[in-house]
Amino acid sequence: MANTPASPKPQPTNGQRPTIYAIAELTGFNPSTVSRALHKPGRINEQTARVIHEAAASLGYRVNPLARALPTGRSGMLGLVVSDITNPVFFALIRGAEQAAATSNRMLVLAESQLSAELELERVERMQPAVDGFVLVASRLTDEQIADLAGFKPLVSANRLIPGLPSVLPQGDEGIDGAISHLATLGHRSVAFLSGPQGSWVSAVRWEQLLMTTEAHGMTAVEINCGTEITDDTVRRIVASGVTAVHTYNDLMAFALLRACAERGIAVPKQLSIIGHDDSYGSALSTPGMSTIHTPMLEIGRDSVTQLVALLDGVDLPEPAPYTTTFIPRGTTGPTP
Amino acid sequence: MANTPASPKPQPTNGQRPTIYAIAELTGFNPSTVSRALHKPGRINEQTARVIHEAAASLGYRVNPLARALPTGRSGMLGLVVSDITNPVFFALIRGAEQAAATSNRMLVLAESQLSAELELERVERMQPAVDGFVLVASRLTDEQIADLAGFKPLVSANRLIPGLPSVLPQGDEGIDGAISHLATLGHRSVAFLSGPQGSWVSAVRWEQLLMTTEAHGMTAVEINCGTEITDDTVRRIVASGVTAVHTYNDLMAFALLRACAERGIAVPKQLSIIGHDDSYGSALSTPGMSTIHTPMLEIGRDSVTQLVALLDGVDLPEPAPYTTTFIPRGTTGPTP
DNA sequence: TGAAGACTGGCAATCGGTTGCGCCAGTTGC
DNA sequence: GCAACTGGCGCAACCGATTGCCAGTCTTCA
Repeated sequence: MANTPASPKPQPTNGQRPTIYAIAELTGFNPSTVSRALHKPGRINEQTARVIHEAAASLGYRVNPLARALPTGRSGMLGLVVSDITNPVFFALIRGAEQAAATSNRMLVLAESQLSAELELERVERMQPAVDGFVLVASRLTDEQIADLAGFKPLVSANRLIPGLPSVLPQGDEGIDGAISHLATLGHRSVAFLSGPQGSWVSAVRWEQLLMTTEAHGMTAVEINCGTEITDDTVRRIVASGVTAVHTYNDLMAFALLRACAERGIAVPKQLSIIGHDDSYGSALSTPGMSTIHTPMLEIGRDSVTQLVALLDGVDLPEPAPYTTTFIPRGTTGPTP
Repeated sequence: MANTPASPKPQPTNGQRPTIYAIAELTGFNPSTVSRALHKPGRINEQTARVIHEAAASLGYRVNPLARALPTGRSGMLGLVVSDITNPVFFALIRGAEQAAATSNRMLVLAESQLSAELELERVERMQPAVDGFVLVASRLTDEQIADLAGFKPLVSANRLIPGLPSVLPQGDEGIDGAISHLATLGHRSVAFLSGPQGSWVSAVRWEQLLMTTEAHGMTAVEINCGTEITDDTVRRIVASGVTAVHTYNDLMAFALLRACAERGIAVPKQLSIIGHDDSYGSALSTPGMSTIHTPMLEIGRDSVTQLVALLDGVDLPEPAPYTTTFIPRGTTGPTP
């Protein structure tokens, strides 16, 4: 695009949005009447309301959510705090959340905690007075910290179970079950779990599930903690463990492992089978395609916000369908060597 | 995760954040003094300020951005409107924008226009009173509509050039130049351009660049308009055109084309070379790896917000380094049949 | 005919900060 | 010893909407 560069001109911030006072002046009614005509259907005489609506339209009036927020305590904004925007897992979640927010006519405020509990708390506290409630995705905070926060504003936890708080997360072990059965069928007897970041609740849960499932299948399982980085040492430990299959905390790590194997001449799936987690964007595109456990992130994002809105509106929501995970076999799993 | 389901409890919305009035009462100073002590360094006696700061800390005070926004007209929120959150191109951009927003201590309000100009206008107008300014990414609106919007609040356009407005977008044709040179070296003499959505500014620019570059290389070029969908008809038209290489509007379409070719037994790159655009997330993962033109989306997202903030703060920013695109050869380009 | 309601619409307080202006005390200058 | 100045802080208006309360008018029903 061979075009002119960015041009930071002084820019005209002149135009001012009209207020209800402008409409009041124009129509001769009191601002309170204008407010009611615009937002309390039936409260004001039909004809008066029409006049006011027309004036509002002609002036291009938009209600100022900030001004409204002061007396009502409702800003119409919802906070969404994710730990890491880079991670493609969250793309679907964010999209679902945005959809639900738009549906309920609210705005979505996005914040990233960059995988740090401290930063997460800071970001949440900062946005707290501005939003009506929020969704914490895979929070790094302690249960107590979260409970404290929930005392101020409604809060929904996505992808993590917080006792006593609405939590939207995958249930059941269909996914891991499918994965392990699949491995068993292919002759595997031993699996390693590459665990995720230190202190990750989800990682702990996934390891626990893997442990239980492998036990049920009479397979052995080891946890290898590499803190999301795939280093020489990680590969060495995998090889040393003698496992024939690796299940990773998420797809990102599975991709990294796939690459590391390619670099070191380890054939996948001939010599080692790899199973990722989440079926996040791109997992069908790799070579070979990533066998992974699908997690319905879009639905989780959508329903987290829907739950939050229901909470705010005092509406009772039907119990949402459980979010089941499913194993999706692709190219990174094969028979044992 | 075999755990208890979501539990929509009545949730305690009791706790209230303290206000400057609480601090005023606690310390015996006037609220105005508290306000100044907290936000006008030097304006208040040092010792008084310390007392107030301590009281604020002990009470867990957080300034309410909404209340502050009313008299000052500054909410500390920045709007980001993208056309399609699904599109991986924007992942990097959103991330960059969030980073820059966090750096300048502001919050990011995210909205999706779902590829509709009408919806885009609606979303922008709704969020306008709440934000200090915004970034429109690859806007579908007309130049006039955008100019109108810019009259109310500062606005930065990302990935689209709007005359008279700060626009952050890739410049130069290094990318397309590299791609065409690459094709020429491989013996290609004809290229098709699979154009993007109707009315897309970016698509038009990319086609124009392709045209100019192929002319310079003495190659032929045709535009095939398929409206982002790759159908039987699309493939038929590509084959009928007799081209040996296809450049697509973006990577998403390139992936779709790759898949369509695989389904129809067209070998890539043996029979047809494909070049995507943007080097968006996942383009290195496909089979074969996608040859594409890298666009520095993270930097564009980051700098769009930085520009906006500079505009708001009245700061003069040094001209940012141009955002050059680069051709990245991977597996989907090869010698002519 | 009169009283009790329904309808309408205005008044004014309120939300939580910000800020122009002015007062008071203490300091400085001559 | 008095005027001028300055630093520190309080007073009160203001941002734009919402809403409880009240008053006036019109219905309705006994």
